[in-house]
Parts: sequence; C-alpha cells; structure tokens
Amino acid sequence: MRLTTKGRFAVTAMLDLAMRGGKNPVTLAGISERQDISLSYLEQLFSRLRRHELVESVRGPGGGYYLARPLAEVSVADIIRAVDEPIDATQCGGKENCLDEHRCLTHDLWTGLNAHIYDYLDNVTLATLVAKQDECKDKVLQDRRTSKITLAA
Amino acid sequence: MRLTTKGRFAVTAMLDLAMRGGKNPVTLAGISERQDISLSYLEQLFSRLRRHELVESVRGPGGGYYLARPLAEVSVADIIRAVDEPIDATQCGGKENCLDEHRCLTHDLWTGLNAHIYDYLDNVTLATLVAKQDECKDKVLQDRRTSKITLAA
DNA sequence: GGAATAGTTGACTGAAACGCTCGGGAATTT
DNA sequence: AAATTCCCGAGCGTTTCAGTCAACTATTCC
Repeated sequence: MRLTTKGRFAVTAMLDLAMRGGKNPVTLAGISERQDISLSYLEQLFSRLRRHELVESVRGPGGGYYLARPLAEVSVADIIRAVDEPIDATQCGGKENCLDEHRCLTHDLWTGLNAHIYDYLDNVTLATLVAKQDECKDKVLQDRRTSKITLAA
Repeated sequence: MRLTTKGRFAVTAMLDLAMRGGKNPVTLAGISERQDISLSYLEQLFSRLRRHELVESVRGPGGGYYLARPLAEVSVADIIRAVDEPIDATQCGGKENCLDEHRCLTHDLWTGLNAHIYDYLDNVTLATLVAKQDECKDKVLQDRRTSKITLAA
C-alpha cells in the first residue's frame, strides 16, 4: 500500500462524481474545474478507474462518467488500489521462502500493517464520505448564518 | 501522511534495534547486514530518528544506537513521522479559509482519513511488534520441528 | 454529412522523491 | 596512534508524480 497525493486526487474526484452523479454523467472537465485538478491528469486517473471497473464512460456530447457501482460499494481502498498499484515492500518478493527470522520480520510486519490499513479503508465508502460531506456543508451554512465570520478585507 | 518503503525500512530497522537492544548499543553495520539495508541509507534514516529523539547514539568502538524510550512508547506512527515528513494534500495549505464546499471537500476528507490511519498506527508500538515477532519465530521453529519442509535442493 | 462534444490513448517532460554511494569528518576506545 | 563508530553533506541514477500535448474514436445535434 502506498499513500500519495495521487490516491487523494482520485478519491476527491470520485467523491465529486458521487455527489453530482444522478441520472446524468459527469464530465472530467467539470471535475477538473471544481476540484482544481488538471484535466489530462484526471484522464489518466480515470483510465485506470475504468479498467478497474469503478466507473463507466459515455462518449459524445452529454457524455461523461458514471459510477459503476452503488455508493456504498466503492471503498476508498478500491480507489487507491486502482490508481496506485501496490509495490511489495518485502524483500523476498512475496515468496514464502522466508523461514529466516530476519526475513520473516520484514515480511510479516508489513503484510500485517497493510492488512489493517486496508481493513480500515475498505470500510470507508463513498457513501460514508458523502454523508460526512453533507454534515460539513451544513456546518458551513450554519456558521454563515450565525455570522462568526470572516473575510475581513 | 505518506506511506513508502522508506518508512518501512525505518520501522524494520527500529524493530531490529528493539529486538537486539539490551544493555549494549546496536551498530548500524549490524542492522545493515541483518536487514539488508544500505549502511549509508541507514545513517540518513537514523539521523532523522535521532533528531526526533527516538534513538540515542554512542560513538566510538562498542558504540551504536539505543532506543531513547521504552518499547511501548515508540509507535509506528512516530517512526514514520520522523523519516517521512508529511506533505499537506489540502490545496489551501492547511489554512482555515475553505468555506467553499469544494475546498472543504478535499480538506475534511483527508484530514479525517489521515487522523484515522494515524490513530491506528499510533497504537501499534514496537512492543506490539516484538510480541508478534516472537510468535512468528515460535511458529517457524514449530514448523521446522514438524518437518513440513523444505529446501529440497 | 459535418461540426461539436467528450472520452481514449500514447508519448513526452520537468521536478521531486527515493534509494543509494562516496568522501570526509568528529568522538571515543584500546 | 589506530581502530571503530557515528555524523554529515554532496552527488547520482532511477522512478514516480503531476502534468502537457497531440492525435484519435464514438456519439449527438444540426
């Protein structure tokens, strides 16, 4: 498991898709503008997302991307797995020939940690995030209402 | 939070230190040999670990490194924080001026995920890992005893 | 049919990070 | 003095990141 801004971009984009995605497909151009991510970079990311069957595409005018599955069935881990293909940090390349205690050390340690991180990220779905996002939006609106704020200049 | 092989190397090295560290300091040369990590690279990693006060050094013959704290007080997150200094994935650079829903989206999402991952890794200490490692060693020995094995050539 | 839209693909690029080497230190022990 | 070990900085080849550019195909609308 790797964790870089690449994965973050992908999740952000997917979340944008999740929040706009009703009947109509969402264009990359729109996501690019709203989330301030380069269009061409998005194309690369979505190319991988499509190959991993997380999204479906519609070409031509009025086209764009759909989520290929219900919100609750797309986890953050899925997305990260799709764009950040994993490297094996074990020295023996995932083979089972590490009877030596030192090898076993590196090996077991990271497969274990990986498993736990995935375990967590597997249980955070787009549905979860959308729900949180709505909370956040409400909070912002509320803050505005109580006029705690802002933009002094 | 970033998660790369760099952090893994550091944790592996610290675990080696944890398992050998009694009264005597442990040399980087030893860790290098046992864990098959470049000595110079280890020096760089330990330079950061020392600056973050996770280890203490003793120079001269018979010198090496000690853990600066008890096993149970060094978490995997500490180690990763020490060697992999974090990048902020938020576009506004951690500022609080993201009232806009789009900014809030990226922002809240990743700070939340980060927090959870750290939360997990903060609770995995060297003590935890050493315990697991001992289990593993026992299992290997047991496998050898029951002669399931191995090394056919 | 032709134009416009929008995805699809591939090649390429500058900058950064990774993983590592090398060389020269400075402290400490024998 | 010599050996050992940590300490530090400069540099280097490779990979990945993040992004650009250009050419393409499929679809819709006129």
